[in-house]
Amino acid sequence: MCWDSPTDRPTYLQRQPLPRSFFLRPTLEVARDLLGAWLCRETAEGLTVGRIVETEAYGGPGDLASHARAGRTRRTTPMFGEVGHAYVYLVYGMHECLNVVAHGDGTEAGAVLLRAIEPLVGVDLMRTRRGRVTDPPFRLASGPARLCQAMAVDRSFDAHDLTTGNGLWLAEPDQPPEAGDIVSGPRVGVEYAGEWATRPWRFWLTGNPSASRR
DNA sequence: CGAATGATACCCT
DNA sequence: GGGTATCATTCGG
Repeated sequence: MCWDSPTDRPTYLQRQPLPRSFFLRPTLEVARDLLGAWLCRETAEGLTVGRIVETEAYGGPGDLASHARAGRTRRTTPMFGEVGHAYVYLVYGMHECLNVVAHGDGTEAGAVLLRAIEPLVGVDLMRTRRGRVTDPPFRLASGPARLCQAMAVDRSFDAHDLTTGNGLWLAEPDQPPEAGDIVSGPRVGVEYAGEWATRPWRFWLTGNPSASRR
């Protein structure tokens, strides 16, 4: 399914945002269960929606690959805050990355990095935002920084509540992926973290062209 | 393969 | 307070 007409918008507005309780679970479970869910963004320019196909779980201060390893700082405050909110940061001086705060009751911090979505709605708007008018859809939001650019997510969404359906939110999949289609492996770009870098805390839908390579 | 580009964390005075 | 190594990436050569 793929819609691009504004008249299809009510289809999406009927869909309930994922509730707070979805994110109040172990970070690894949330990272896995976010596969197939829809990331929705509404601006004056129009609606863009993508199906999540790749995620990574990041834990609290004990996880040496996590920004939370330094404890609660100005930057990582959202990771220690209420689950279901966004954690958006700047990396390499020019790229934004979007996380969803998620961890079990009583745990200190944790978040799920959204690494790739498969565009469903607003493909041309994503192309415009990316400045790559000829890109095939599967490439438009494959990679955490491309995803943010295609969905017009920047640091102004840091700590944004993703459960309200306002501007930027997550919605249930129309059909959850089958367990056999979910694969896990080491997280990307965290080699500095030693043994923590080898843990299979990255999840993706096998064979999905929007899921990043490696 | 390496440049781009700036916030952050951490060490030092 | 100030200097600086590092970085959950992307793109073009």
